[in-house]
Amino acid sequence: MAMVGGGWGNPNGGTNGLGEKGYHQGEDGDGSPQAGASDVEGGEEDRACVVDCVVCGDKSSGKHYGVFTCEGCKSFFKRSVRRNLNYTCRSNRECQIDQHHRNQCQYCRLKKCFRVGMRKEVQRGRVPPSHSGPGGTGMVGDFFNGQPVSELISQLLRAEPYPSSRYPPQYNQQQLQGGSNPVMGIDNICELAARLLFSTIEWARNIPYFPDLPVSEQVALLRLSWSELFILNAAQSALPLHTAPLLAAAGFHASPMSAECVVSFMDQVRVFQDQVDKLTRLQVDSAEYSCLKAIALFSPDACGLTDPAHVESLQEKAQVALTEYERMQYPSQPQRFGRLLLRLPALRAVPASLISQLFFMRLVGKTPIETLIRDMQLSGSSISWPYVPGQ
Amino acid sequence: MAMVGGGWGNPNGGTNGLGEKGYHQGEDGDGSPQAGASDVEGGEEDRACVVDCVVCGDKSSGKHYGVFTCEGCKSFFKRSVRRNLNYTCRSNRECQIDQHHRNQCQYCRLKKCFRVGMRKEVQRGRVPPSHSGPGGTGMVGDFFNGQPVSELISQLLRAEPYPSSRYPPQYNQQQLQGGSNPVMGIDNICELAARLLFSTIEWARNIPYFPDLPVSEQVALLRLSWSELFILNAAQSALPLHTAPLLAAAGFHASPMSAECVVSFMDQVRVFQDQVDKLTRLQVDSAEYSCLKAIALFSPDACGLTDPAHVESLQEKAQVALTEYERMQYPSQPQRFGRLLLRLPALRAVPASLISQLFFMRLVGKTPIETLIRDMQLSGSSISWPYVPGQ
DNA sequence: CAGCTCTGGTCAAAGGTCAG
DNA sequence: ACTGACCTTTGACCAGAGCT
Repeated sequence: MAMVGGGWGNPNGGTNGLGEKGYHQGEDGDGSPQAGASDVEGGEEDRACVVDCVVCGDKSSGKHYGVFTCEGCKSFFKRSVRRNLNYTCRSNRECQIDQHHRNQCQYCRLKKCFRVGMRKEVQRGRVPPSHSGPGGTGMVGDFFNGQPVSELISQLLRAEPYPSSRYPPQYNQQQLQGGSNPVMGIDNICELAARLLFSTIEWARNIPYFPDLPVSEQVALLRLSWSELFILNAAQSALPLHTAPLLAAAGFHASPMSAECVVSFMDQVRVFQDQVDKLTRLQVDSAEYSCLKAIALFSPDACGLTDPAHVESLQEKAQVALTEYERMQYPSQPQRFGRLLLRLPALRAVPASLISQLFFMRLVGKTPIETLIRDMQLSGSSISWPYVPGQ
Repeated sequence: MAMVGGGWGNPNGGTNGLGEKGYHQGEDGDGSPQAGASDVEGGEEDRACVVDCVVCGDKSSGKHYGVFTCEGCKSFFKRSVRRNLNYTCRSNRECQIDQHHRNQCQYCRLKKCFRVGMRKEVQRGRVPPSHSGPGGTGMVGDFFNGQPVSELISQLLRAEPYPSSRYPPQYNQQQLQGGSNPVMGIDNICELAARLLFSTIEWARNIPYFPDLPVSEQVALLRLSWSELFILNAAQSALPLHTAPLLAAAGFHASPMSAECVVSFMDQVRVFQDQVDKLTRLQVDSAEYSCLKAIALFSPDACGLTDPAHVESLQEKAQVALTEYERMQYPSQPQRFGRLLLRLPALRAVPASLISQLFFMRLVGKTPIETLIRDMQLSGSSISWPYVPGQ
């Protein structure tokens, strides 16, 4: 446990105060002549000659993402780019951005960030001071206007529901403990699973190309791939899985099985968990999950497709985007792309009926899961709990 | 003008512009900056012997704490050791450390630092250049398995039975005519199929690594993959497939089915044919078929494996060999590798029972196909026709 | 002393947190 | 649920020690 805290478990809690970075910056920086500034800097608070934030005019705290900005614009830009957010302007995309109005319109604020030259090039550590300024074609040799991933991937990521909307964070904590501490009731798990399934459908409705397909095609694709998508989502969002056997046990209560049947059932549960474990161990990142899900969804092998070739071309787009992404992000793991794709046969081999029985039996009872999916797909709004199938 | 200087006490204040980061240390301690810039610009002086950072693969800036590392890993190691920091891994302590992801997990980064031989023993001053560091150098060659990839492929190809040994050439002719000319009797087709299955087993017994596995593992692998291998072989050797419906019809004769059952059966037959068609249309070459078969065979998802990790490493060899091959042979089709791998989920989705019913019902009757396979595997010689299962 | 390698140190700018 | 003040960590670059 220790710190938990956050991304970077801070080892010694409150390092602050810990001398470390001694003062000393001050001692007249020899070198550069015009450094004369430094001696001026006797330590008076008001640094008169500070450059203001080029986005909003607030006091800047130094260069961030290539230009002088304030802490606010820095954080705003970071969040927007990192989560691939896209905003809309309620006005005519000409909102003035200044210190007092910067929060009125996210669209125009982000637009201005880009216009003044903010770039998300990941630049850890100190940056060479010689950098060319703002508007100045920084173009640190990168190709993209804004983002380092392909357009398709960023669209896929944007369709991804924000994790916390899936289920409350404390569930994640539990998972980390790995305990056999079944604080979460079975109903909760089932509801979680339902939410996960729903967010899967929602995701599909929001990714490129899918909504443009005829509904019959959409249904055909989801019918084949929903369970694969569910497993991918379960792994991605760390669905508390130690509870799966629990569920199974609960299932047994509801409808007694022969001993033989129980054994085979538990075997299948293990298969499911194995798949999730393997994905976890691969440390698949969000972009990769998105591509894998798109690849699984756009399967030209689905039954009843009227135009499999088109679906295949969509699958190929996702596949190519992933190839590209791997080359950029994991250049030292040339085998990673293959590893990822080779998870898919195994996913398809997990019977959908198992998933359905494990997580959705209590929810839908005897209603075929396909009906549930179609309902979700058509309704477009969250299902109510408990679920009553539409006529 | 003004610029900077102030608030953030930038020692070399406004050097920007001319300072121009000298690449690499030293040159021109203070002297004329622009001179430095110019010679840097020459840039040619790159020592051929530059070694990459053995921790993360980034460019190294020389030896640090005993091994070649980049500035980042050097600083990270220094801080960690100096302040005696303890990190924790939020995953399973197997995080990949590369240039892009080295900041993802401090625990695993530090672990790798130690593993490659970084030591905090201070090493002042210059060290004789010829001297090789402790534990370190070389040997860190990550996943570049010793043998050249093409070697694996050529071994796989060598294991491939000579096509004509499968079945007489005139059968191929037929297939090419595409006619509805059923010169080939059902018994012939079944015999062909049996021969194909046998050659599949034979192939497995001859490829690298497989024979070295314990027999129980061999059985487990073949039990999962035999039908996938069969389909791949059927496509590769152009088994006359227009006759499959014929066979199905024959099957109906033997044991009458309900109309509903017939429909679903024919559906599955179509699935099988679709798969073969798709492979045919991809124009997979022999090397690719070999790799695909090896990948399908070495599936770490097989049930009952005692050492899935080892099987996975074998699968990975095949996968990497195929990647390599594609890059060399089909450089203009960067999407081809993904296309090929994405045939595998569909193959796994074709029920083995279908293949068994289609092609082997007449051969083995009620004997489980697994028994047939094990017999083939153990006997090592062609089965007799008609087949009588060994007790 | 020149020239080299490796060490420790510096600090702008990246990252993260969490009341408000 | 976003914002941004405040904090920690990173890593490119520098000065300097010690060897040849």
